[in-house]
Amino acid sequence: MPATRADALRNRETVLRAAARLFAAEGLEVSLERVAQRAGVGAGTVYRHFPSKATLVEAVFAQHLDDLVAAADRWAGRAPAGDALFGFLFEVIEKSARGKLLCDALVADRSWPHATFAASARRFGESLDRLLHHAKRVAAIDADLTATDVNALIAGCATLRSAHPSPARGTRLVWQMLDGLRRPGVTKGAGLRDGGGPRSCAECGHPLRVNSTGRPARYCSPACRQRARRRRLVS
Amino acid sequence: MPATRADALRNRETVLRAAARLFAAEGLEVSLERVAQRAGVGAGTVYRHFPSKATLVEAVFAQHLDDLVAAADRWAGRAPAGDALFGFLFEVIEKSARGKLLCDALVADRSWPHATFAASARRFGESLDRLLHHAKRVAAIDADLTATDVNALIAGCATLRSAHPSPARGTRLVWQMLDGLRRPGVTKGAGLRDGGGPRSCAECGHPLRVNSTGRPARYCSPACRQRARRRRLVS
Amino acid sequence: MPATRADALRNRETVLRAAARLFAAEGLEVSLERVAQRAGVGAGTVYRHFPSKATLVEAVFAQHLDDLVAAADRWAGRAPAGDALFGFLFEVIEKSARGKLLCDALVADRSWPHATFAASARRFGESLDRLLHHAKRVAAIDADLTATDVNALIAGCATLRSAHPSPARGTRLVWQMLDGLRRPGVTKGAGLRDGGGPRSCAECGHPLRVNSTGRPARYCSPACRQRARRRRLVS
Amino acid sequence: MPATRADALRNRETVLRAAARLFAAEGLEVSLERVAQRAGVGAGTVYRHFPSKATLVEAVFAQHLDDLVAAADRWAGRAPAGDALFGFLFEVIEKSARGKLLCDALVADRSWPHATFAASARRFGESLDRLLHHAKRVAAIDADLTATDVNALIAGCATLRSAHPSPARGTRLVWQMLDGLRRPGVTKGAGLRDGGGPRSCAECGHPLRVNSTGRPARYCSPACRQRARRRRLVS
DNA sequence: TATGAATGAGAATTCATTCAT
DNA sequence: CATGAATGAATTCTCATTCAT
Repeated sequence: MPATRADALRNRETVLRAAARLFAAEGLEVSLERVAQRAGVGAGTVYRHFPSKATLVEAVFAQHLDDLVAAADRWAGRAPAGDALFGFLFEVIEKSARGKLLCDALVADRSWPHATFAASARRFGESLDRLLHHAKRVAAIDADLTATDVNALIAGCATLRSAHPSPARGTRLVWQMLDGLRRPGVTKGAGLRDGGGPRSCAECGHPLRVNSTGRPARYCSPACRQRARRRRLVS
Repeated sequence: MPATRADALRNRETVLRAAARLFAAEGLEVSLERVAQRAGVGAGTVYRHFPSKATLVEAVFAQHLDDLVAAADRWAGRAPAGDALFGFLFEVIEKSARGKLLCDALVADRSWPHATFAASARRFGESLDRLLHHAKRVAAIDADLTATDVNALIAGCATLRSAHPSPARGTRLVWQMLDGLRRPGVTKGAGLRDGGGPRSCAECGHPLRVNSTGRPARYCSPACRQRARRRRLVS
Repeated sequence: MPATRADALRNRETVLRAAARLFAAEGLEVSLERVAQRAGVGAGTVYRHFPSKATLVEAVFAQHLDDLVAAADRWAGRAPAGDALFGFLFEVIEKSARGKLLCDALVADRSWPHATFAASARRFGESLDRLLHHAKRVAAIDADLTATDVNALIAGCATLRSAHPSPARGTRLVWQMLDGLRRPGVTKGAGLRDGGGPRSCAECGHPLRVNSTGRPARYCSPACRQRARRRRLVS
Repeated sequence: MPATRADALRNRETVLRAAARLFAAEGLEVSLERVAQRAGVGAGTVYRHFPSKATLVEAVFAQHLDDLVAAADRWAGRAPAGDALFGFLFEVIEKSARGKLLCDALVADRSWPHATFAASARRFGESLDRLLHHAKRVAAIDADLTATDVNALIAGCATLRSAHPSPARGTRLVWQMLDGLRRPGVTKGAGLRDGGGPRSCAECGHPLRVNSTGRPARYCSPACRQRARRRRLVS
């Protein structure tokens, strides 16, 4: 088991990566022949690792969810809890928007009977629940917002993001949408937009790093500052 | 030839309807054989009217856009202008969410070179622009919201709507998202939610019919009233 | 329905014949591509008429059984009843031995759930039962011989027949085997072998036509007479 | 090299046994991967011992023939010679019927060019010839029955045996068939069935052990006695 | 003109065989 | 030497498109 496994595992990873890229770029209907070609292996090798196309799709979805779980854990410790949740949501959306088919991974919970995927989906659900729980404790969001809601929201925002021809503008709209979730009197009022100075980029809405000294930043990056300037000149 | 043309037109319509239903229900990959069967005609007849599958898909998309244009014209006259826009958006989203593939019609502007579709897409864009223009005049939405933005928004909201297992809850979330578009101090404050009594269903957010007499309605339907009551009892 | 059907039916027959020949000659594992080539049609055409390979195999089996039913009906009227049965068995065996896979058609009764085959198998069973019934009435065979027994016997004799490198010798052995079925005191004793002159070919065992006048024939054909002569010369 | 050879030989045997079982149970089309799995070795090991699938099939066939040769030698000494032949035939048929593909081993003489198989086939032919020779000397069978005939007979009877849904009934029919081979006036009359008490089971036809004392047995086993009783009660 | 049969390129999948570890 | 991963040709089946009736 230890000897050849290194090789095989490397191959498995290669195939998985190739499949993820092709699925994201061209949809689930790409032929496995092309996946194999892109991965630089024979068709049989793909089937050795993934006994059917459904298995491969499942593995790609599971991999995506696992990435998201890792992201959730990274955000989990941050404070305030509301910002942790929204930062996580934003990252999920950006990652899922790359290939809109990956949203299906979030939505299709029940219909996937396979073990690998189910485990990943469960883990993702738990991570999300934890973030939601904390956000509710600080009243950053409505108490009745469920993980199911958030899954649908992510799918919707990812679609919006990828449907918009301008990535920056799409991102901006996504933030505006997500703002609709915040508890009116609490986070939204005091938080990212209105009072106390903006804590999110005025151009793309991305959360800003808070500097304790100096003048608070208005934009998350020079790129956004430039874009805003162009916009002002045009109008 | 006028005699046969009536026949042929009827056939064309039949095929188009069958295709629209099947595409919405099962996706664009249904075979033309099944479309023909569902329409009750032979495969050859489908090809007589739509020389390729792409043409048929295009026609279905165009038809969908034309329906939306009709809806836009229906809402165009309503006042206030903000409500007209949001009512229209809601209708579009609901219609597009039935078969999520129809969102593609809104998004795929550039890649469809065919004349029929392009014309429908242009008409849809014009109708949307008109509604946006009026809404901006009464400051219901930000001045920098473009038709492109709205197209992406519709796609996103339709996805959210169809991704949520509960239609009512999905609709609710969509309204919450759309609210994020309203100009803070203006429509949102005075309009659908806070002061002056609700003009949208307190449960699902759907716009309410305004009755000039009697006590203003809180819910759009008995179903929503019941749902709200259940929610109160639970909490 | 009447117009194109002639063509399609002809094609169906062509495919069926080609499949029957190839299956008999090379076994069930011939590819459908080759069947199509042999029939002179495209692969898709085979699938239009027989939606899966199993269906095609079934159709070939059913066709074989139907041929056998026709043979049974031809023999049914003959007298004496014992000769009718044995003549039929001989014909079945000869026909089934051409491609030994066709024996499976007789044996696989229960495992084939498809309607076409089941109907043919039932018809074959009924024809066989009728012949058995009459043969038992004249005590040509044991009363406890069932149709199931006979099916297995046919399969066995057909295998024997096709396994023997010499067709004539194989046929001879088959007759010897079948003779084992005859009721000792009745048909066998008085009939084909010992007393009263042979009623079956002394070389290959095939039943002889009975001529009411002239010297009774010893061989069924000049070929057999010649073979017997050669055998005498050798020994 | 003697050290490793023991290992290798054991592996060869393991693979051969696994292949024999799988071929008998599921046919020659089982994949070599499954053979390897069943044998508990890697696919490469199978190929080390049997350079191609045909070689493996040949080895299984040869092994089967060698088993039969051993059986023939066991029967060879028995008297009377006729019973030795028929006892041997019965054993061969039972063994070959377990997996009907093994009959092919008997029939496919000419088409197998490989040395191993050819040697086994020759040995089998010689053993069979010896039994036939002795049986002819006591006039138990016709003088013109050849080894080729017997090969075909075995194949036929094995097919009959395995084609019959009831093993007992199939065995019975096989004995009835084999009886057709006996020289009328000699063995059959005096031998297994009619005079002097039966020397074969009255139910299944299996040869009975001859006890020099006590009442001669009518059935080969309690199972057959019970079956016969049931049959009597029914009729 | 409508029909539905025919076509054949391509997709998923299997498996005998080879080869790197 | 054993292992089991890699290979790729072959097989079953589908479907967009064409064409005879």
